[in-house]
Amino acid sequence: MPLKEEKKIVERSTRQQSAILEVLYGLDEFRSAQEIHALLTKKNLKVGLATVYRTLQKMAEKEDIDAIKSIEGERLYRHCGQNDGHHHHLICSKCGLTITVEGPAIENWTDKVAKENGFSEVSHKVDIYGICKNCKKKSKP
Amino acid sequence: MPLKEEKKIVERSTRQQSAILEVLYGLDEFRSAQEIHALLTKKNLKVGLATVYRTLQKMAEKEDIDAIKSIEGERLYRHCGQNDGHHHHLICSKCGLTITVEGPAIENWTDKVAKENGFSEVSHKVDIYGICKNCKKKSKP
DNA sequence: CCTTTATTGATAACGGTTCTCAATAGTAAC
DNA sequence: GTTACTATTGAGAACCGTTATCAATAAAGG
Ligand SMILES: [Mn+2]
Ligand SMILES: [Mn+2]
Ligand SMILES: [Zn+2]
Ligand SMILES: [Zn+2]
Repeated sequence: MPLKEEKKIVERSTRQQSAILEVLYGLDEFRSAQEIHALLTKKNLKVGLATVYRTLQKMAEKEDIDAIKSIEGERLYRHCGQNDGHHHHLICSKCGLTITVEGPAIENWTDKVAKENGFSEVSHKVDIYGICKNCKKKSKP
Repeated sequence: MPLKEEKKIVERSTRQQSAILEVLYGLDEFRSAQEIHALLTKKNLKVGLATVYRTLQKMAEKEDIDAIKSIEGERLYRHCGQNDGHHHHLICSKCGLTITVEGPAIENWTDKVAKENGFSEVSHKVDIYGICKNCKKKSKP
């Protein structure tokens, strides 16, 4: 039995992490790491870009925030509020407005399709892109 | 009226394009541009990497082949055979085996969700990932 | 053939993301 | 408060898939 007890430190909370969370809470659309870094800078919250990348990734892993890939393949993050469970997104490709949606319909469908084909441990990611009412209006003057 | 007739050349078929198609026809899973380039090399079909990227992209635009993004964000291509219309994929994340699936269920659901929220010009991409029967068997010895 | 110009390919450039590693700063123990 | 430990940070390099460059090549049509 060693004199030194085993260490128990698991996690440390830092100024940078709170800053990133603060920005996330103020968003109602998905944003990239770089955009979030820019928003931090604008708020005079100095956080290194690498830290932003790392922190967002970690938060997404823990499912504290949501992550999606834009059409162009960029990773985007958002804190989807109230909602703690499995859900999907309806995203305006013009302004980024994001609406959280859920429905047993696709859940059932994907499960059925997977089962019919002998697949197990299935996961899916369904995000719908379109033009929101507002943006539609703007483009037709 | 000009002396020179207007040119009508739209497209030229090349050795490289046929080579790429040849490889595509031999696949039953999605492959990246780099993988396809490697397969070409293995077959002693010399095609530049840039050409592979360009050609796959062009074919995907014309919807002659299918394109998806892997979980890691890499662009993958496949010739999905017989099927010319809108469809989805059930993909084994172990071996890449890909099964083409369709169903009005999600089509209706996405349309409904979009309409309910005032979105127009909606598009969706639904790919389901899981473990196929074969790979499941292998992992349980 | 000859002309026109789409296509190719080696390579550089690009953009998002991850890695490196020394400096910084939470945390628990003293 | 001080100390010891080490998670976390940050500036920049490295990475990796992809796209842009641009001179050389080679289809298509006459
Ligand atoms: Mn779902
Ligand atoms: Mn569909
Ligand atoms: Zn919008
Ligand atoms: Zn499999």
